[in-house]
Order: sequence, then structure tokens, then C-alpha cells
Amino acid sequence: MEEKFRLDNQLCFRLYTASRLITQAYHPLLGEYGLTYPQYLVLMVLWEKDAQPVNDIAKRLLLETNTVTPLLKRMEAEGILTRTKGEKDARQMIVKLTKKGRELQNKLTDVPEAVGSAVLCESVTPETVPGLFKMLDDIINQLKDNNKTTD
Amino acid sequence: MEEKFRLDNQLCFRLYTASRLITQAYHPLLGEYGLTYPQYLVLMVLWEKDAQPVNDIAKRLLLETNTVTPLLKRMEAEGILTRTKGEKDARQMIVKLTKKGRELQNKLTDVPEAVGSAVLCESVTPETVPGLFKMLDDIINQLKDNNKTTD
DNA sequence: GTTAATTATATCGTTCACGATGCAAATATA
DNA sequence: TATATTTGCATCGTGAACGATATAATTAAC
Repeated sequence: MEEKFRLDNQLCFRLYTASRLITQAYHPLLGEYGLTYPQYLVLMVLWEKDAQPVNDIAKRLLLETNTVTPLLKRMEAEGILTRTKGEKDARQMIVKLTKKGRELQNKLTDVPEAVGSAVLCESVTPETVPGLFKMLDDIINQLKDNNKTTD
Repeated sequence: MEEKFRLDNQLCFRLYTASRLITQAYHPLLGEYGLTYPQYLVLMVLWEKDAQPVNDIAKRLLLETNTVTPLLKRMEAEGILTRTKGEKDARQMIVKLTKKGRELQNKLTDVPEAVGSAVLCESVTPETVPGLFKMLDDIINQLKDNNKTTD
């Protein structure tokens, strides 16, 4: 009874579990360099474009600044990046990679490939991934707007 | 440069974000009854089959007991469930719904529908959802085994 | 039937997420 | 140019996740 409450019918539980398990797959690879998965995400944002204010990083990751700020402080303590007050706008904190932060890109060069191949399976192949990306992107865009206007 | 590190090419970031955003969509609906999303998951497990040991609940959710135990204690404190020592095996803690816990199912009856329709979009429809489920299930099964054997 | 290994749960410490709130700098308005 | 509003970031508290470790009960090995 109550088919709609069955765990096996829940999209969210699948996303939640798949997300956790992939993050776990990253763990041994990143842990070697003292990184967590969210920290790895910050690195990817800064490798794409260095010297960004906290807000831009948070927006890119669809996170709140109160999540990102402590994360950045820990990374600063590790010597991966610096946080300096913006010059034209003193409210901003400009986040910049250190040499160590930039060099991590070379050290982690095998990570995307390793995790990518760990995920490949019967229904998830180079041919089907674009379709999966499209569905996840649609869900994300749908909820991104929705969660703001609804509550 | 370094296309492989681009955030837009990452499956994990999409899963992580989609998971977070759907959980956020649940938040106002569950918050009305003082529930979090992981607590809602526990309820679904127990609605399916009441009176389970901690371990069975954890296994069903693919979580560790050190995550589930504090979660259950909070729910016990809320009067949603009880935790009693197993009779045949004194190591087990049998988790049982209270009247309040069972009644929550009626109160939350509109939640699955509400979240379901919030997620529907161009590429995610009743026709495409089974395919999405299949891909996520395959990923989960792949990693479930992998994460155990690899590290 | 002791001792050793295993199992079920709990405790601890660290790192997210995130709502709520605070504060200072910048911008808009009067 | 005062005052009000908005913006960017930080702080605080709570609830997960999860690795590491501990403890007690059960089972296996001898």
C-alpha cells in the first residue's frame, strides 16, 4: 500500500544516493592531497577563472555564501588560495589560487578519467551521457527558479 | 584549456546539485512537520516495514549506522519512533514507529505529488523517468560494489 | 568452555549545507 | 548630502555524512 511513498519510486532518493556514492568514489583520489569534494569543486571554478569574489564562486556552484566562506577559509589555511579584500569594492573578498592551488591541477590530472570510468555501466555510456546531462540540467534549472519564487 | 576539469562536463556536480535542489524543494513541505529529508527517508523505510533493526534501515538507505543512529535518536526525541533492545539479539536496536510516526503518513500524503510535479520539465516526463531511474540505479549499483572493493 | 573473531550499535571529530542573523560598504532615494 | 535600502560577506546553530574508534553481545575456533 501507499505506492507513492515507496523508496523505489523516488527520484530524489536516487539522486541523493548517486551523489553520495560518486562523492565517495572521489574521496580516496582527492584525500591523497587533503581535499574534499566541495573543495575540488571550488578548485575547478578557480582553474576556469582565477581571482573571483566569494559571491561568484557561490553562484557558480549554486551554493550560499555561508557554505562557501568557511570552505574557502579552510582552503586558505591549507595554502591553496588567498582571500584579499577587493580594491574597487571593499565588501568583496577576492579569492585567488596560490602556486600550490594551481599545481594541484597537474597532480589531479587523472581524477576525472578515473571517476568517469568508475561510473560507466550498461545504461551510462558516452552515447547516453548527453541525454542524462540534459535531464539533470533541466531538473536543476527548473528547481533553481522554483525554489526562489515558491518560498 | 583542461576541458576535463570544466564544471559543465561533470556528472557528479550535476547529481550533487540536483540532489541538493530537490531536497530544498522538500524542505518547506516537510518542515511543516519538523522533519528533514533524511528523516523522511527513514519514515518511508519504516512505513514499508515497521520494527526494523538499525542495520536494516541503514542498509536500505545505503548509509552507515554512524549516520543513522543520531538521526534516529533525534526522531525518538521528537516522539516519532521508539528504539528498544532486540529480544533475541541484545546487540540490535529495534526501531518502531509510534502512533505519531504512523500518522505522519496521512499528513504527508500530498508531498510525493507536489515534489513530483515540481520536477517535471521538458526532458523529464512520465515517459522518460523510467529511463532516468534505470541510469541512476545502474550508477548506484556500480558504485555500491566498487566503493567497497576498491578502498 | 575459553579464547578469538565477528557483528550491531554508539561515540567522536571534521566538513559540509543551510536558515537566521549581523555588519559594514555601496547604492538609491529623498 | 543625509537617510534608507541593498549588497557582500561573516557568524552562529542545527542536522546530516562519514572516517576512525570504542564497546558489548554473539558466534566461531580451538
